[in-house]
Amino acid sequence: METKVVKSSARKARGEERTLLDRNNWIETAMDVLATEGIGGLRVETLAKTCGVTKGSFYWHFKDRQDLLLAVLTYWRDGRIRDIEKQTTAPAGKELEQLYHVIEVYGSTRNRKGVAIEIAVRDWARRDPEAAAVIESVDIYRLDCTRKLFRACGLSEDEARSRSLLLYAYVFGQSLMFYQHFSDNLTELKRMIAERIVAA
Amino acid sequence: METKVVKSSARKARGEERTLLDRNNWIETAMDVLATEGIGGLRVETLAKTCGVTKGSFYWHFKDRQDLLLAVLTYWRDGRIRDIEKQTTAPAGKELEQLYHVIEVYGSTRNRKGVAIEIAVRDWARRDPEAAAVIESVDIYRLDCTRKLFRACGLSEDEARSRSLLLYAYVFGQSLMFYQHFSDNLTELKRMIAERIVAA
DNA sequence: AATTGGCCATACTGTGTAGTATGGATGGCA
DNA sequence: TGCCATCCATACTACACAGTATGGCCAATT
Repeated sequence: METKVVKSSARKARGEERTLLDRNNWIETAMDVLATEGIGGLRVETLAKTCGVTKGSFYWHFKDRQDLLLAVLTYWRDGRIRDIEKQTTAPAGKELEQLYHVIEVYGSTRNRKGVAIEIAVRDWARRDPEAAAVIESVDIYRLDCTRKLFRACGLSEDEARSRSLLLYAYVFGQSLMFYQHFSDNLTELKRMIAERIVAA
Repeated sequence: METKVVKSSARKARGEERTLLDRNNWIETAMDVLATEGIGGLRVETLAKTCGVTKGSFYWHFKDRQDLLLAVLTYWRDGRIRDIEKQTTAPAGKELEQLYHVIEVYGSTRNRKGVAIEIAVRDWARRDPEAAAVIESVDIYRLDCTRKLFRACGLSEDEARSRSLLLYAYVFGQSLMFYQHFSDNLTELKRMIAERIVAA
């Protein structure tokens, strides 16, 4: 999976290296742009500039802009599935702590990029049925994983489902709001909320 | 607040009426576009076409595009403040029902436009500090209104604050997710969630 | 009837962007 | 060494859009 490195005569004179790109390189750069600029900022030429090449390269790897967007979408989906799998697997008896962990992961500031992408992707899906379908599959998977955790904690099927939906709706909605000055002790606030969501 | 009606010779021939627009007409049309297309779809020329005029009219009423956007923002804020005021005022003893009502209003499908605008405005605010400031003022106001309701229900200050944040984060996050096929009885699910948020 | 001010149309410039066509550079391989 | 496939640059077209300049239409006023 290593990227080939090559030198053109012009760049060689300046001592620069020119990395040959594949679809994956493009997609990963696109993910960064998606996080900071949203789907609207994902432009072919600007992305090429970010990659250090021109769009001649882009149209070699992708049929058109839509081709990139769909690739970004499935890349995102695959990464999410893997991450959800990881975040919602708990040894027997540790399911409760795992649920707290899930809330904490999304609420934390160290996951800003991931949260930004979540929002960007959903904004995108409001006007693209293909994106909506992908997101639905991810959300259903997500909800089902935490549902199982709640079940393992002893909750009924309906309770587990409702808590699961509440959990994710909260973490996403919380990242959507501007409440920095609502309380001088937000940490304690969030702790109470998490408890309300997972505790019996 | 009535809009003047005028006839040009060309339109008169076709029997069409030409309504003279003011800033408010532009802003209200812009709100519709914002709900369906998001901030990115709010273009001067397309908006003018929707209004049935050309952009010559637009630049009479607005300095530039940013002028419109800020006007849309304050229009939205004022409307929100009025609506929040209305939705969170309850006669003594009815505070609990009022809280259920707030959740139901945002979760319902009949409020799709309002919810769409909420999301669009927040997507906008991620890249515009002015928008972020306005939204923060609205959110703080919102959170404080429901906080008072929770207080009236007998909750402690911290509890009231955490429930308040949980409530709004849930309703916004819920509108962000795609969970239509997570359960065959979503109504019951939402009822349980609402209970979890407001009940003691 | 003539003038004025409010509202809008038309025509223009400049920029950013998607997509295409084509050729050039590079490295592997016969 | 020469050829070929891969990967990218350059140069173009076409279009959407922001913003400006200017003139025209209409209503009200005098």
